[in-house]
Parts: sequence; structure tokens; C-alpha cells
Amino acid sequence: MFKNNVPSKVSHKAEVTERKILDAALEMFRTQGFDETTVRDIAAAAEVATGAAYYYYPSKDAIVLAFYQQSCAEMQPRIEDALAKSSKNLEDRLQALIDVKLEYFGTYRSVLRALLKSGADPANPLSPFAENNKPIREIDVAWFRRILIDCGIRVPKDLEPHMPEVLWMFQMGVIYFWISDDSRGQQRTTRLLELGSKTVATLLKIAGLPLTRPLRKVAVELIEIVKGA
Amino acid sequence: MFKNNVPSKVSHKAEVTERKILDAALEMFRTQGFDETTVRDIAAAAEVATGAAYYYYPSKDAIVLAFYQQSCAEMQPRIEDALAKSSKNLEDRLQALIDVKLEYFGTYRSVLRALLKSGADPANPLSPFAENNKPIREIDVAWFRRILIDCGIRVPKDLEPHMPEVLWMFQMGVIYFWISDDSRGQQRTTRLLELGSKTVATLLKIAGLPLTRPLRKVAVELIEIVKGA
DNA sequence: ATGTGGTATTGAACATGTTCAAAATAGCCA
DNA sequence: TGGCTATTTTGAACATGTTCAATACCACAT
Repeated sequence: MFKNNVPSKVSHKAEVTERKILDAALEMFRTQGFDETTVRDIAAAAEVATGAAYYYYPSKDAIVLAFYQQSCAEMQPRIEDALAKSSKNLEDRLQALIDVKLEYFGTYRSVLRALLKSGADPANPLSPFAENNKPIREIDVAWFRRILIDCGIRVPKDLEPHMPEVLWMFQMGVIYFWISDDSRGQQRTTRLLELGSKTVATLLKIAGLPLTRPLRKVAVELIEIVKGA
Repeated sequence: MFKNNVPSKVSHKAEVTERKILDAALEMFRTQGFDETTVRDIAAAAEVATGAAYYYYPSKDAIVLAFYQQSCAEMQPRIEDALAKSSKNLEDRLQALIDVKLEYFGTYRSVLRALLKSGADPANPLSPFAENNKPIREIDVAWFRRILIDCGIRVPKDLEPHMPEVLWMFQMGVIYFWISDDSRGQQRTTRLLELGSKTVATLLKIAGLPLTRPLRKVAVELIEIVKGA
């Protein structure tokens, strides 16, 4: 009935509180760093009691997780844009795609550091490799699959099903490098991304040549070991 | 005067306390895990007050660091042995060397997880990549240098200075994989180590062929970017 | 209006890493 | 031996992530 008249004030007060907490937290993480920000600080900035934070988020880490989920959603249109503007070749698109992420995360390096502080441990819920982050991972991987299809490179049958995840791993590598890259403007990461993207594209083209079959076999086997059963 | 008669009891009581704390800590980390072990627990097990732990170790993490240093020292003779027994070819020796580490760390997986929980962040004192762990890193790298020399593979001039550290990175990769490998007896890691070592050796031999020069150039450049200025 | 059940909020209490001022002890010299 | 200084040891206090019982609030049925 009045859901269309007074949609938020009354019925969504809880959601407003939740948002206030998340926003306050991210703002403080951004400006002072994750470790330097107290849950009490966050609650105070959001004008609620300390316990309220735990009513909405089971832990301080969970706030970072919420950021990760939000960031995934918010980046979708940006990625779409970036790919639309870029050429269709693999190198350019790899760069464009990963650039969107670095740019987006740029303001939140401290939050990302907190997110990735667990290394690549799949047992840690914060890790992009964790089971609970599978949905995000699959959205990400889907982009790489699309890039691969669009670029027109003919990928050998044995390698093909693995390639989207391999590219995703490349992306993760760049991001892990980036979070502790203290060079001016993270120029080392920029160079790594440029040369890395080019190399990945080159290798993928080479992988189609007949002579490379034995080496490719090994690569596929290594990939399968790492990916697990 | 009596330093030779009563060497430890009197003059080294502090060192005894330090050891007691370290031993108690490692034992508890091993049996209950790092996070599950309280500093109060450690102190109690070592029969000292809580504060005593902090007189000898500036933090709980620092205890793990002490373990890392101790482990490096204790592994030296084992590595020497393993290499003496193994053939001189690169594949076998890579495996033998890394096997020593996995075997040694086997009893302390939980401690190693704590050590590597900071990912590869050079800013974290616990990380093997940190500045303060340079001495350990260099001892490790020296072994790989020696392996490379002994194996007799002719390594191209541009690649050669980087190879010891590249092999060290390979080792770190295996270890990072190992700490979250929950397969029975960590058999996935075993396979990764086997196939990985073989592949590294193969690639290094191939790298000497004239046709691979352009690709090698790129590889060297990537290595230089990652290693930094 | 009033009670009622679920939701949201509070703030004190707890666990654990860490700090620190005070107390105990050790080594040593007169 | 007695006293003095530096080292070692202690345990209470603090900071911060987290839990929880108590309270306040809200929408709705009577």
C-alpha cells in the first residue's frame, strides 16, 4: 500500500542502519587503514552502539567481504564499458579488464590488503579462492571466457576449458602484486600488466603450433594438479 | 673462571627461559594450532608469567619468526645430506631440496601457515619476502645457485643471474600450495613438485636453444619487473 | 488504547594480544 | 657480608574483536 509512498523511512530502517555501518567502515578503512580502524570507531561514526555492527556483520572481516561483494556488482557496468571501447584482441582486453579493477580498487588499497591478507588460502572466507566466494569468482571468470571467445584465437582443445581460469589467475597475480607495489603510481604494476598481457596473448597463439604439443600437455597437467579434483 | 665449570646453570638462566618459552610455544602451536594457542597458555606451559614471553619476544608473531630462523639453521645439514645422496641433475635435486623442507615443516604445518598468513607481502616481518628475512632468503638462494652450477646445464647469460631466485620462487610456490593442500598425505603437492621440477628443468634446457631467444627476453624482463629496481 | 511478538539496539562483560611499573633476583665490588 | 646496579620476572592494566542478556522499538491484532 504505502510501500510506494514511504518506501524507506519506516520499513527499511534496518537497511539504512546496515548501510550506514558499511559506509562508515569503508570510509575509515580507506582513510586510516583497516588495522587502525576500531569497530568502536566504526560504530561511533555510524552513530550506533558497538554491538550494532555485530548485529549486521558477524565480524570485522565480514565487512570487508561485504565490500568485496559490492565491488563485484559495481564493477560490472564499468567492465562492459571498457570492453566496448577496447579492440577485440586479447592483449588489449586483458589490460582493459584488469585496469578497471585496479582503478576501482585504487581508492581502497587498504581494504583490498585486508581482503587478501589471508593469502590464497581457500579455507579463509575472505580469500577470493574460498568456497563462499565462488559466485564472485564465476562472474569474473565469465568475463575472461568472453574475452577469449571474442578475440578469435584458436585455442587447442585440451587447453581451452582451463583458459578462463588461467587468465583469472593471471589477474589475481597482478592484483596481489599491486597491493604491495609501492613504486610511484604503482608503475611497476602497470609495466607488469602491459608486458604480462602481451606475453599471455603470445603464448596462447604459440600454443596452437604443432611443435608445442608436448609442452602444452605438461602445462595442462600442471593446471589440473593445481585446480585439484 | 667458572664459565667452563658451570656454564649454563648460572650465567645462562635467561637463555634457558627463552628456550623454554620457544619450545612450549612451538609444541602448543603444533598440537593445537597457532590461533588456538594463547600467549597465556604458552607462558603457563613454560612456567613463567605472561609478561615474560614479551620480555624475550616482542610479539606472538615474533615467536613464529624465531621458529623460521631456527628451522633454517636446522635444515642446513639435512639439505647437505639430501644433495649428497641425490644425482646431480637439476630435476632430482630440486625435488630433493624442496622435499627436505616439506619433510621438516611437516610437523609444523600450523606454524608455517601462521608464518605465511601474510601472503607474500614484503612489508610484513613474517613474510619470507621481508627485508628482515633477507639472510635466510640468501642462504636458501645459495643452495639453488649451487644446484644450478652442479647440474651442468648451460644457462643463457641474460637468464643466468636470475635463475637462483627464480628457482627459489618455485620452491615458495610449492610451499604455499602445500600449506593449504588437504589431499591425503598432501599427494597433490607431491605431484606438483614432481612434475614442476621436471618442467623447470626442461624449460631451462630449452631456454638455451637459439629459437627461444625472443621469448627468453620477455621472460627476463618480466622477472626484472617483479624483482624490482 | 493496549497488549504482544518479533525486530533492532544497547552497553556491559569477556577473551586475548600487548604494555608497563613495580618487585625479585643475579652478578659484582668494597 | 652488605650494598649497588643491571637483568629478569611478575601480574595488573589496557586495547580491541566479540558475545550476550537486557531493553527499546515497531507493526499489528484485539
